Amino acid sequence: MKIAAWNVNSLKVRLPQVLDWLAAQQPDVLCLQETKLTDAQFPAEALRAAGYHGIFHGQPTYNGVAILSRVAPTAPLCGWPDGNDNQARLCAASVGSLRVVSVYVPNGQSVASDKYVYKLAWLARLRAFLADELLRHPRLVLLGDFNIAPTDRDVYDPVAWGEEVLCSPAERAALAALHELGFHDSFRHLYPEAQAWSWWDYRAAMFRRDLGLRIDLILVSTALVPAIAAAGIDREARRAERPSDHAPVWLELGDLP
DNA sequence: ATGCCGGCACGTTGCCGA
Repeated sequence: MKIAAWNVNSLKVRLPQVLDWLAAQQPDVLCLQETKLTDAQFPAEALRAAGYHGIFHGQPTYNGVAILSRVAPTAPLCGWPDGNDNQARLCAASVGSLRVVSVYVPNGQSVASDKYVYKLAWLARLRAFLADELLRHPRLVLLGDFNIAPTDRDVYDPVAWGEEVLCSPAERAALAALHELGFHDSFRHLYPEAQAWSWWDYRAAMFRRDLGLRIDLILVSTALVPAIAAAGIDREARRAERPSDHAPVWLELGDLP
């Protein structure tokens, strides 16, 4: 079972790359962030032709999340369950015995901005949602663009970044609160010491210089930890012509009893 | 120096991203 997440920074622009990646990597599930498409614009037919069902939740211009799956997903959730959903950043679905939650956590802009306050409130809301979701779905995968570098090890220059947005103590505490629910960072589980990035700024030749952050994560619930078999980040996708600024992150799960 | 790059929108510049 291979499950992946990719912030594509416009699915309209990146659809050919997504189709190529699906064909080459054959994931069972691919969660997309920043589709920047309305539901009416979502390329469901092209993805279906490639062998994938889709759950999608979008809006004009900004945000937008989706779950692509080889087997038909069930029990879809598009946006927060209470329906109060101004920004399309959350969707979920069941795939086989797994519950998959795809998130595009707000960026926060800077620690002094209203957007940062919104980000922390959004993360608190996510925690409450997940606490409830876990009651019904103990085998839960939570993945996507978290817009948080979990530790200094996930930052190319921790001194320069300091306590700026993506690295601030309050954001990391919000992520730690998810770990307290029983979520585990699958990449870190396999590679406690590794330094690897999932995002490189388009500017200042950051990819060429390999200066980035690891902010795209695949967290698994405690029940799934024994199934963690392999994980990685596909840097090759970031090398493409006209790439997203994020690389796909992926996780291979073995069979569970 | 707060821009660099890139996507988007009733576009020719401003906004947002991270």
